[in-house]
Amino acid sequence: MTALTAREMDVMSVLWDLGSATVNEVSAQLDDDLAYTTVLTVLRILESKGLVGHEREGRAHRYHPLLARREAGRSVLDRLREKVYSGSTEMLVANLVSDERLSAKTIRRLRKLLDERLEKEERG
Amino acid sequence: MTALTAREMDVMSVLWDLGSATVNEVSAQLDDDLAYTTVLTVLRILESKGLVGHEREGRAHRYHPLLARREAGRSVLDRLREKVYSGSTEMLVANLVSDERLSAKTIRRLRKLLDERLEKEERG
DNA sequence: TCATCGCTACTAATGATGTAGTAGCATGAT
DNA sequence: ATCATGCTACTACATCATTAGTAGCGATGA
Repeated sequence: MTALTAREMDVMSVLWDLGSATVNEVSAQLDDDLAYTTVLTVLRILESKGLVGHEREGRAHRYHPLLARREAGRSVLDRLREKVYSGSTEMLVANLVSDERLSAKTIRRLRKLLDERLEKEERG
Repeated sequence: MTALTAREMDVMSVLWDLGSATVNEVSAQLDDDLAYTTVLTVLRILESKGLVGHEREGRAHRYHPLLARREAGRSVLDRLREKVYSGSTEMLVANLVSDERLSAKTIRRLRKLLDERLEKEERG
């Protein structure tokens, strides 16, 4: 179970984007202006959950994600599909593409993605 | 802001599926075996957030969702795309379709969805 | 009418989350 | 070697989430 809270997700997001980061680097990237110790506390909680790790770097600690984007995304999507869309991937995607202000270009790329997946399906 | 907690989402899920429900009906649908009062409390919280409403039905109360699936899904997807997929819908969909055990049929339907959306885009 | 039973209203406790302060250690500069 | 400064460790506290108990009201059946 990988249920991230809102703030935890904010922090993970920074780590995913940067690859790894010190407390100050995370702080700088966050939208809200939190105290250093606050960010540190969140990182500690994430570490206690086994979702990030850290190693010394000079006098600071450098944190890095142990949970991949994929995994995090998957767990949220699974739950979303199950609870909100009654288990239907189609309803989910329908909602995604109909609500969004997606450019034609993006839609074409999404379609290409599906085509590739379809080929793989037919071969394998 | 429509941030549903895990349990709140469980309950909303039942309401979406049933259309409306009494406390006992919700209880019966939930996977976990919670006390009647626990379910009632969650419904109250949801009501205080303006996400469900209720009317009398005999001696019981019948609750119904005021927040639509669409809205709820949208808010989760927005946040997911933003925080986990760095704002990329493509990465999100890629993750969605690659991880899932989707049938060829489903993939074709999803593609059709995109085609329709594309037509709408071109027409205006 | 009176008792019973189901349902709600109120109350509560516990644990997690979110935010931050203070003290103290280590490192780099002088 | 000493001092300043930056980081962490420890502590704290308010709020929210989650779960549930008890009391009381109202309807229904005897």
